[in-house]
Amino acid sequence: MADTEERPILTVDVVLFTVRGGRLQVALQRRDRTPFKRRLALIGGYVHVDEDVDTASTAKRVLREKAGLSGIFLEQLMTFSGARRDPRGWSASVAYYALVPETALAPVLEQDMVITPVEEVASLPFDHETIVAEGVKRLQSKGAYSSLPAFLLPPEFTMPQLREIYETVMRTSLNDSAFRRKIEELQLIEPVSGAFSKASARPAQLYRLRRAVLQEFDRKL
Amino acid sequence: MADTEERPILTVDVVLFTVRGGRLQVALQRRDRTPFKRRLALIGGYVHVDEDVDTASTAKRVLREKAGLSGIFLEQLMTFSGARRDPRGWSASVAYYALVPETALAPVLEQDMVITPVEEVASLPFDHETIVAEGVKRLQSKGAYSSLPAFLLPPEFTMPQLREIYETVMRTSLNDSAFRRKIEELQLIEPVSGAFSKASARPAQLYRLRRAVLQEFDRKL
DNA sequence: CGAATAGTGTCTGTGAGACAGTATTCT
DNA sequence: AGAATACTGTCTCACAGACACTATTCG
Repeated sequence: MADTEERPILTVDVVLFTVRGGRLQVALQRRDRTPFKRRLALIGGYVHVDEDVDTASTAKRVLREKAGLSGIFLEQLMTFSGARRDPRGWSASVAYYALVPETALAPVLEQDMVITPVEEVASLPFDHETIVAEGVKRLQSKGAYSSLPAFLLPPEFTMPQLREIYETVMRTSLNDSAFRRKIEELQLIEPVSGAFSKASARPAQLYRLRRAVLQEFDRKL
Repeated sequence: MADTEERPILTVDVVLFTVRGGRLQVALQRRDRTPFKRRLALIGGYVHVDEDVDTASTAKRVLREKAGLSGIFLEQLMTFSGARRDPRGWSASVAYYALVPETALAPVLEQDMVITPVEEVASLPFDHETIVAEGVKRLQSKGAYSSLPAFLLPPEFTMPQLREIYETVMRTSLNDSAFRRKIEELQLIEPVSGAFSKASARPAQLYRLRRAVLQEFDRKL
């Protein structure tokens, strides 16, 4: 092969999800460099071979440096690649998705970051719209069979809040008593003894996840 | 950044699955080049930016050139990356998995290719054992909720064959009448009129997939 | 007290597993 | 006829949805 054939560009992009006002939303950021400078796009960046041990590290670094976030749920989505997706040349982007509770996102919201409902995401550069769409698909299909949606909530939450976040992610309404029954049987959460939320008419028991990692189950919620 | 920092290496590796003798097996190939020359490893290769439009094309090309296979089921698994996984330097490998019926694999089996039961895969170079393990995990979890296992069968197959392939992939035994009922309700397959397999005591109706693409469902088989 | 939301108890229908029983072919 | 495998019918149990009912707080 000719020496003129360069290696492809390798980047990482993160679809950062949150739920606000009962709607699933994505964080977008104005690009600070060319190409597509000043356009809204996914949070992302180049892999730095000298400081990132793998692409997950790149994703964490980018979330920290560009969004001021750390310690949030992060998982690989898939890789998007091609000769045409980036004007700079043949490129591959390893996409990740991250979940953050609105309460944790609000303090770090800077002027260059925008939170948009997933249905309203439009005119993103590269193939970022495809990446968002795939992220939403993954979130929905995995959400029904795992504790994934719980990572969109603060560490302590009520049953109705948990049900609502599942409803938002899965785009359905869930039967309340059946939901409680299933959550109970799965032993996903534990009550925080003596802690109640007074956000609504009747105080609600606060719960927390029993395990901080993603739990998958074989029944649908 | 110093000019000495090169771009990462980008490769594609394919976990090629088949079922033979009631066991899930993986195709491995002796490497024809350094590093790990002559060692058994996954079928893979560099992304060729001048001829591959994306990494899926790379996977198809590699399957064609190195295994003589085309037109088989292929799907992206995930990307494995890191500074240490390849002695040549920081690298990322976009892994795919492919499914091929034993009948289609047999004719192209060359001397440098080996079919090994997944439980016996050992001492592979790079992180190829991890990749195989992830492929198996994906096959199992996706197999229970989709027509995926059917792509391990030839185009025409009997009900018992279909059940057996699901049992092999899912590592369980399935209730025969319940399986037929569910398959019937899902309208996944259609009988080939007048075609029967005479491989067993009583001839069995031959079926084919109604759609050539992967179907996902929300019930477990 | 009534509104609002949290939480519980019970009925019913659906669907899956179990398994008996029938069908078809071969030796 | 009997073995072997394909295929069907039916019973029962578990689970999920529906929904009525109770509990707790606030205005």
